[in-house]
Amino acid sequence: MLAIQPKFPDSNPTWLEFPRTDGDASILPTNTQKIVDHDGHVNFMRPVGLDESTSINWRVGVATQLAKRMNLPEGPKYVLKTFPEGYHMYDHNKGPQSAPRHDPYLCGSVNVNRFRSVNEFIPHALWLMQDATMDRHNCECKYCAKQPQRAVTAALGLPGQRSPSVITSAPTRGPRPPREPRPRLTKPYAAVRPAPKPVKALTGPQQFLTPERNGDIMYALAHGDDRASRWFRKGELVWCALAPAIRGRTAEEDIIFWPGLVEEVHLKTQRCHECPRMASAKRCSRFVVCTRKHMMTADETRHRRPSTPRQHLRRKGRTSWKVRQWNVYKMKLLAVTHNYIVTDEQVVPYLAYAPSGQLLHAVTEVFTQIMSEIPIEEMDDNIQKVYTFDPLGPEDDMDGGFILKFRQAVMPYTLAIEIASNLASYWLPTDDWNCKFTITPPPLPPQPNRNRNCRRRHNPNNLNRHPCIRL
DNA sequence: CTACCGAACTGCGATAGCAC
DNA sequence: GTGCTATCGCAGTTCGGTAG
Repeated sequence: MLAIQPKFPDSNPTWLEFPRTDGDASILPTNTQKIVDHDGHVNFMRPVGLDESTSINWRVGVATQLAKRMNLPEGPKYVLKTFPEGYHMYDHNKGPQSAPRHDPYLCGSVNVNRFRSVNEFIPHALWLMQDATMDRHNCECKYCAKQPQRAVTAALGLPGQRSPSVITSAPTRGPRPPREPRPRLTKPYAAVRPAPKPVKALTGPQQFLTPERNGDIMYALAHGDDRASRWFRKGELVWCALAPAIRGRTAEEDIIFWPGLVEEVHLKTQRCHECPRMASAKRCSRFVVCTRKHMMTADETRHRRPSTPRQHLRRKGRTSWKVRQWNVYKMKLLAVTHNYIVTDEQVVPYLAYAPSGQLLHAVTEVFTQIMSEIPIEEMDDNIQKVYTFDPLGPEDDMDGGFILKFRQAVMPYTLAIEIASNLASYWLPTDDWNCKFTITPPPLPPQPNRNRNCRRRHNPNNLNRHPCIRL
């Protein structure tokens, strides 16, 4: 203990001292003189004494949390004796001289420019207290860890609420001037409600579509190749086909689709090779995954030396493989904690499907039955079971196991449909977007008989080949 | 005594400006 | 372009005064 103790309102506090510091007094602010400019404004850093209210708030707030995290015995009132060596607290005064804005800052750290609040400083103080290596990577403060303060506060369980001021020995602000007594209202009284603040308009995306994506779509449309198109966006609400479906009493009561949100989209690419054996036997449109073995010529087969794709291309003059692409969606199934990986064929737009009347009737029936059986006090526990249900989990081996699974599915399915229907009110297929493209007509085959009347057959599939389509 | 009001206080995110 | 700093602004909380 020092011979001269810092002033503190509590009669017998337990002082905490920092065993080390990352402070350096030479970097403290120098604009500490109050200078009033020609507009009557000030802008200076007023040094705050250890016994001022702001300083005491910090010393108590930090020390309390340090004591808790360092497992010090409960009971005593812990207070920082001083800030770390080289640190000092300042009150930034800015604005009109009569009523400047006050921002308290703890300055002096060589690692952090300044701390603006108790919660900002607590993790750094803990690091100074505990980490003898002084390795900054071990510090969890927002500046060293480069995290938002909210994340730090939540991770460390710091007090989120603003604490009221402790007893002040030297208030940073003067006492409030007594208020003017309110004038007595003479009836009748008519109040005018102030106009509500205008609602802030949400800013939408600045770019509807990347040029690359636009180019891909143009190419796919022009070449009639829509297989690689991605039909669903991240975050979009869709129905996922369950494989296998959750069986009900009849086929009409099967739960075939479960609502979900597209969490991730991955483009899968596979090189496919036109199998020479298939091609020679019969012209076949099937392609198989290209392996080195498939790329062997007859000569190579004898000598067992496969050619590289480049050599193969050079020899043949053209590629004998194709690239197949498709999308894989990672779906977040609603109302349950499970994710589900599906391909394009297993996803249906939300507006393209609705559960049948029979299914909804069966679900309602079972739901009502379940709700009547569960005691109210067990409902919270039951909700936990809802989240953990796996729509793709196996049926029970026992007789009628599928009925048991259907029964387990009813509550999460009901919840999922409810969530989906709420989400659907915010659902939008796409932003307004004009799609314009030009199709180069393929060269006409030689006409065997020019005199024959050529009548164009109407093909509804060609409707979307119109050179200007608004999607 | 209680409800209400509004100023003061507090914490922290957002952002402009600057240096590199 | 990126990262840092200084500053601003907003929202939530606290607290003292007043009316009923």
